[in-house]
Amino acid sequence: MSMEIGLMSKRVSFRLNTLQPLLGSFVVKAFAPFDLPVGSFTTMALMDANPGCSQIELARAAGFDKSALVAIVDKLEQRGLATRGRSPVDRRRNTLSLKPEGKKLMKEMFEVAHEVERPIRKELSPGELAQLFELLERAHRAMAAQAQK
Amino acid sequence: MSMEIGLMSKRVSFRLNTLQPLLGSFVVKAFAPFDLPVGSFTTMALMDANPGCSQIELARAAGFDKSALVAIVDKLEQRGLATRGRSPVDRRRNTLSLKPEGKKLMKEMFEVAHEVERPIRKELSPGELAQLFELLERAHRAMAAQAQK
DNA sequence: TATTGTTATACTCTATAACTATA
DNA sequence: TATAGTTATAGAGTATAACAATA
Repeated sequence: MSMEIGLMSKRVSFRLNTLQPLLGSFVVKAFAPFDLPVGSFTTMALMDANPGCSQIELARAAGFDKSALVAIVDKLEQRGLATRGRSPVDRRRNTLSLKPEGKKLMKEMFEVAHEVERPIRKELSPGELAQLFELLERAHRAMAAQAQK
Repeated sequence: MSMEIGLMSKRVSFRLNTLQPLLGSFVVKAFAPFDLPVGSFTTMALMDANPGCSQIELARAAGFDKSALVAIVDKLEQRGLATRGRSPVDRRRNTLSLKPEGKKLMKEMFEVAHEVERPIRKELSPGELAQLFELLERAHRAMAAQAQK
């Protein structure tokens, strides 16, 4: 039986709920050889883009809880990929930064993630993909603004 | 600190990983008064669009495991919203269908879901929203085809 | 031998609350 | 009194494997 999706075709969350776990399962498999906790790649990429940021800032940007970030940063430190310093101006805050080894590994993981998304890149033109990023980003900003109310 | 997302701006799964849980948390809260298992709305909508389909077909279309569907259909039957019949041509298969009460409730839930996504509709024009649906659907098809290899 | 629905179970993820140290 | 980081734990969600009925 060929299935129809009916009313769900007009619900953003339906598409997200089906595509996200599907894509996520591919990513998890592809990242398995790196032997790092889920979220490590995102964490490293955000550290790289925001050197010196705090854990709570990074957790918010990545969309997971501050408590979930602890084990990730622990592991990255153990593996010599990142460092956790203390902010001199506010000694409660850690200052996160990515070591050169971390940057190198992060870039390797980026290539792997890129490869996982290849079927999407084959289906969508560069312009369409850029459009998808833009629309998702604006949708996210709109919902995030709602969350703060 | 205003956070940058760096390389993640070029990763589809990053946007999905942040937007999906955010939107999902709003949906779960909004659906709480209905007191139905998560996935019930999707299940009812797919039953409505595919009367007589089997559980395994519905589970695949919805993106969750066949075992997860059992409790959902149990609850929908108990509440008098849906029926589980036996296929006369293949007695292993259940034939699912939505009762009028289920259709009515599903439409109510649709309105609630619609309301949850209002900030997105405010941010994106109808044309942009249609574009987003189309791009997500094509991305999903591309990844689903990959999964079967 | 394979598939559908079912059950039980294990596992992961996330959420929450409590604690410390700092502000 | 509030915030950043940490820890422990409970709850939810998901995945897996095994089983009965049927093909």
